[in-house]
Amino acid sequence: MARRQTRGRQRNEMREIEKMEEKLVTFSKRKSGIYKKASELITLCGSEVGIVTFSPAGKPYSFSHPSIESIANRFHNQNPAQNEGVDTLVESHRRLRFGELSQRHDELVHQVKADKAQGKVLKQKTEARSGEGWWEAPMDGLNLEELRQMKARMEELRRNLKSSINQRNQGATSVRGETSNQRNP
Amino acid sequence: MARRQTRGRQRNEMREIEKMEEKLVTFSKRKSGIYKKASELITLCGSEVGIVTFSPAGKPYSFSHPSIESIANRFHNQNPAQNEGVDTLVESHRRLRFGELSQRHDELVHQVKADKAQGKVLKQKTEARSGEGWWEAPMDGLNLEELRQMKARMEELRRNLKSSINQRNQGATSVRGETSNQRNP
DNA sequence: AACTATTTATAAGA
DNA sequence: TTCTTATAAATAGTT
Repeated sequence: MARRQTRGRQRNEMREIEKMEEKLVTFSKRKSGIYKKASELITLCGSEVGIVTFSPAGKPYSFSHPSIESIANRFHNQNPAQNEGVDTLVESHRRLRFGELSQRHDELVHQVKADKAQGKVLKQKTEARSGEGWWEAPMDGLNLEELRQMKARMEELRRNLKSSINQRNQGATSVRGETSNQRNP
Repeated sequence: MARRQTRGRQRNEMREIEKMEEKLVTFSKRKSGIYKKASELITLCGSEVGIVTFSPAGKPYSFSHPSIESIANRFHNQNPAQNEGVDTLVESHRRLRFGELSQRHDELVHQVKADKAQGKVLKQKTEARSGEGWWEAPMDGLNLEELRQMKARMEELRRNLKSSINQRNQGATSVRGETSNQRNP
């Protein structure tokens, strides 16, 4: 038992990583971390969060809680005086299609999660699809409430199945094809 | 020494917080955390990140690495086939005023950071200004590279001046004046 | 992708 | 809101 398995987490000088490979690994890990944090913020606070990010390789990823409208409605009932402001925000959200896009992506994420949970692992399909353009991905079922509940359940599961969640998150949040092998023969 | 000052961080059932007050506190703390993570991702990986979020009270906050457009352009050159998707993202960014908002906000953030770094601490001014409407704040200099380097330096500083960073981040990242005084002549 | 020694984030408390 | 502190959680370097 004399030999430690790892040196543990090392302190890191906060500056740009040099090797592209390391960069991608770190990006992937940390992106997952941020998505998770965002999920938790959504669950705990009932707030809306949208994230867009580009990997060091230039690949786009996004995450967002669907439907800013639900919270807006709730808000309306409580603070009628501020309807104008909220409406503006909601409308912009719609116009932007940021909502559309990220929502679609989010659906994909959750779909993958669900499938993984069932041991179906349709990850490969997802990967193949991303080669053609990730926004082409289909929107599958699952409405807002179902998603939220699913998310909660996932979080609980996580406590018991420590390792499996990481895998799930990874497969789910990164739209795949992130390798620098942009060219695939 | 019998009496602990706090019970330390408690494990938390991942579900919506009931009391609005607690919700807001948690939202504020965790939003800061996410922004910090995003900053680190940007610094470490050189990637672009944009975040939009609405507090439980319906107030919008945003964070973004300056100019999603620059990376979008780079992206265009490499993957012309995906222009449509990227354009959509960029366009949404703009229309939703996410761009306007967050960019200007980001400028403020960095300005505050810069000033703090010089020991000038114009935080008070900033606060005063924010009372009138933070969007009135001037855009100061500092180009992209300078900002990035500054950020790295800040991270280092942080090790020594543990407490001051939080203050800085807080003051900077929360758009301030989060009261509902949305109207400002 | 899994594993842990550590560093970090944070829930409570003040 | 800000600071502190005990703990829960994220993650860098390995395997």
